[in-house]
Amino acid sequence: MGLFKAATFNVNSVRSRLHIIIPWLDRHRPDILCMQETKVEDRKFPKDAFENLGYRINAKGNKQYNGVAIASREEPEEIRYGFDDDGPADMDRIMIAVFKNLIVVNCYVPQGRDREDLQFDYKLEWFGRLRDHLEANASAKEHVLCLGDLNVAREEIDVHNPKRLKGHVDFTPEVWEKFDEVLSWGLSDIFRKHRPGVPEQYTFFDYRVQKSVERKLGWRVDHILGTQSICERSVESYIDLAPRLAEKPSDHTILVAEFDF
DNA sequence: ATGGTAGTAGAACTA
Repeated sequence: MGLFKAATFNVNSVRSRLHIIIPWLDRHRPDILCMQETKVEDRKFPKDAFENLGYRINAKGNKQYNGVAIASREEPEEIRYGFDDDGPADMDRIMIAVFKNLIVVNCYVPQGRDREDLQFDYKLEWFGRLRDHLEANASAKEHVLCLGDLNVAREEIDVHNPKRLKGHVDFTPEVWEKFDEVLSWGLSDIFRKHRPGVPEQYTFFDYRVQKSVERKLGWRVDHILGTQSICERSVESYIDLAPRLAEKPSDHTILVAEFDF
């Protein structure tokens, strides 16, 4: 199979980000690009721009919020949107793409708003549902990538000011506990395998903070997690800050992992 | 300090 490159990007509207996404794809040629917060109805998804570069698009979204999509060079054998438990399906937050030798789980985890908000409880439940969904749709013995905007920074080095930010919905023990339950299904953080202990490696920078990238005022909340068999085959993982430094950026940037199968 | 910005909207909500 050779070198395989996977990327994840919370685009914050795919239509408003084409000027960044399309040139990036053309230059980096990942095998898959998982997107979150596409903020577009399926019939209005700008598929042509991707197809012109030789990518297939599978996507589910709606007008204003959420939305997930996978651009891939190979057409997946199967696509499954949403959960199939008793809760809300959240088809615009989670999708699974089954490839020949790989299962890709693209997630946009609920942010949670505030620890006092019902949305925060929903977020905590969501991690449990994700774990059940992994269990039902994959085996930890397979090549599985679970990636996306997971809305959790797991370690102190994953946020710029851990003392002040502790208690934020993306950086708080209740979330860490639930996130760890997902990891314990059989996933590990592929980025950290390649950058152990390295601080100031962020994938999200708030629009409201001036010069946030230059001042390193970010968060590492986007992740590429993998099962043991695929982690063993990962050869590199990095955060590309260029998309966040471009004109009209998303507030997130692109995380990449490379594998040698 | 309780802002600050951006997207989708075409007012307020989400992040």
